[in-house]
This record gives sequence, C-alpha cells and structure tokens, in this order.
Amino acid sequence: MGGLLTEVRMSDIGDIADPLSLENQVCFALAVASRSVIGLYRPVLEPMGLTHPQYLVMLALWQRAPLSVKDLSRLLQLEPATLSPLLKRLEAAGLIERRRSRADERSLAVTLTGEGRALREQAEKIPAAIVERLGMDVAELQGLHQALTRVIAAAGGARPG
Amino acid sequence: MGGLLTEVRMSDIGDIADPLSLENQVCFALAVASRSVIGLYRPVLEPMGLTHPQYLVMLALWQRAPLSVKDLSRLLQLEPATLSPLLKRLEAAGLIERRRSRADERSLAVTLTGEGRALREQAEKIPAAIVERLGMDVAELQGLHQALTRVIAAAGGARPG
DNA sequence: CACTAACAGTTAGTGGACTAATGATTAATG
DNA sequence: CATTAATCATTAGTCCACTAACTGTTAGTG
Repeated sequence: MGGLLTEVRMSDIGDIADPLSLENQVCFALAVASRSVIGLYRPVLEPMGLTHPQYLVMLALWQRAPLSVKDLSRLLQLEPATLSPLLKRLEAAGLIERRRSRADERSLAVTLTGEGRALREQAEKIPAAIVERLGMDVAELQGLHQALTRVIAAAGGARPG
Repeated sequence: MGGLLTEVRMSDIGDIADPLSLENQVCFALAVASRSVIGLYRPVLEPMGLTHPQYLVMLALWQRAPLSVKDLSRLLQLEPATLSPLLKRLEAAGLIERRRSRADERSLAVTLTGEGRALREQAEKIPAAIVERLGMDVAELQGLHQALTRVIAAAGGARPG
C-alpha cells in the first residue's frame, strides 16, 4: 500500500475515461483546428480584402465560373441563405457579378470580373505560404485530408440527420 | 494513339495538381468537417436547449467549475468577447451563475446551478449517440483526434500568427 | 502615496452560419 | 390550360466568432 498506484490521482483517471471530458471530444478538436487554421489565413487574406469563406467562394469561381448560388451551395456545403449576403459583399468589392440567368430567371449567374480574375495571381502564393506557416509534413496533411473526407462522408456532407 | 491516355481529360489533371483546387484545401475540409459534425449534434442538443458552443462550455464546467471567463477562454480557445454574451445566455437559461470573484473583483466566477448540474445526466448519452450516428470506427476517430491535435499545435492554438 | 502598467471582462461593429418564412419563376399535373 | 407543386434566391431572426475600443480593478513603480 502507498506504492506507485497512489500516485495516480482519481481526477486524472476520470479524464482519461470520461466520455464527457473536453479533451476527448472530436467535435471540439475539429472546431478548434478549423478556427486555428483559418486564423492562419487571416493575415494573408486581409491584404487581399478577403475573408476565408469569401476565399473559398473565389476558389470555386476560379475553377468553374459561372456558377449559380445553388451550385456554390452544393460545392461549398453552405446554405444559400449564407451565401446570399456573402456574394453581395464580393460584388460590392468588385470581384464578382450577379445577374439572373436568361435561361432560368430563378437562377443567379455568378461570374468573375476582371479584377476578380486578376486576384488569382496573388492567391496562387497562398497554399505554399500556409503550409510553411503550419510547418507540417505534406504527407501528414494529406493523411489528415483523407481522414476529414471520410468524416464528411460519414456525417452526410453538411446535412443534419 | 486514341488509347486509354486520351480518356484522361485535361480538366481532371488540372484538378489533381492545382494547389488552388477547392478539393485540395485542407482548410476547406476542416471547415466542412467541423460544420458537418456539429450539425449531427444539433438535433441531440436542441431538446436540451443547448447550442454546440454552449455544450462545450458546459463540458468544461462539469469538469472543473468554478471557472473564470479567462479560464474558459484558455480551455475552449475562444475570445472572452465571444464567451461573454454566450455565458449570459446560459445564465438566462438558468444553467449557470455569474458573480464577481471576491478575491479579485476583475474576475468572474462562473458556477453551475442545480439545473446545470442535473443536465449532465442527459449529456452522458450524447457521445455514444453521436459516434453511432457517425457510424465510424472508434479507432479511426482516435486517429483523427490525434491528427487534429497535431494541427492545432502546429497552428499555435487558435492564436493567429 | 500617486501614477502608470497590466489585467479581466464587456460593448460595439462586422461577417458567417443556421432555420424558417417569403417572393418569384418554372415544372408538373388534372 | 389553369392550378398546383417544386425550385431558386432572398429576407428576418438568432447565435457564434473575431477585432478594436472601453470600464473597472489590481499590481508595479517612481
């Protein structure tokens, strides 16, 4: 009695096994990791006049413009109600244009302006800059990306239920 | 000529190599995974009257109440300015109490009410319910958790720069 | 002791993200 | 063909999350 076992405090044992312990929550780790990594983008994106969600929209448009709000919603896994004001801000910044599709007046055709297209050049430096700031192995990042992709699939996209 | 190679479209090759491709962004996968998983919590937490960030605060308090705003900020990696209104909502819901610390009048002592403590029983069912909804291997989730922890460390917590 | 620094928390302002409800257009159906 | 249903986008309302500026308290320094 009074051996090494007594050195292990009950509170520590509880933390390790407790399913309600903060450190054991994958959802918490996901939220913190997401905010932390997005935080790395902030100083890089701010000079470009972009927030991170706006940057993602620009990525989608640089790849496949023109896109409708519905298209962007599906690609970015965001609600149209989230995109609507965001796109207005991008339009106010002069990076995109929003007009109704002639084929279907319900649909909005989001296109890039010359300024919006030109911004791509600056953006091309971003991924390498972020990876350097992170200081992580590219292979490890790829592994993480795959794990995240599986979680997204398991959770059913961004769709609840 | 006209063999299998011609079946590979240039647009696909571009997507694979393009550092600005949406699908290649770890930050995008992180954001979508975070929102997707948190979305799974919504139907479970709503009957308890909690949002996901509020749930995380309750986890911290169930573990180590009383805590100051500063403590919660450090534990949850959230700005005090984010927590301040959130804590007021939890107080309005009758789950916590906020009073100034007698030892240091600057500090706020956040404690649980009886109702707040009682809510833990319902919460104990949540982790298993979420894992079941996700339908993922526990070992894989642990691996993901470790990978996320490394990213958080690499990004320097939630701190920008 | 007075004066300045540092610290803890709050407020104000911007922007994201969701749900629910609305308006407008197109598609489907009796 | 007229009515109904489905679709696309927007608005309103709530809550998170951040930065910057502010209040009040404590600690440090001349």
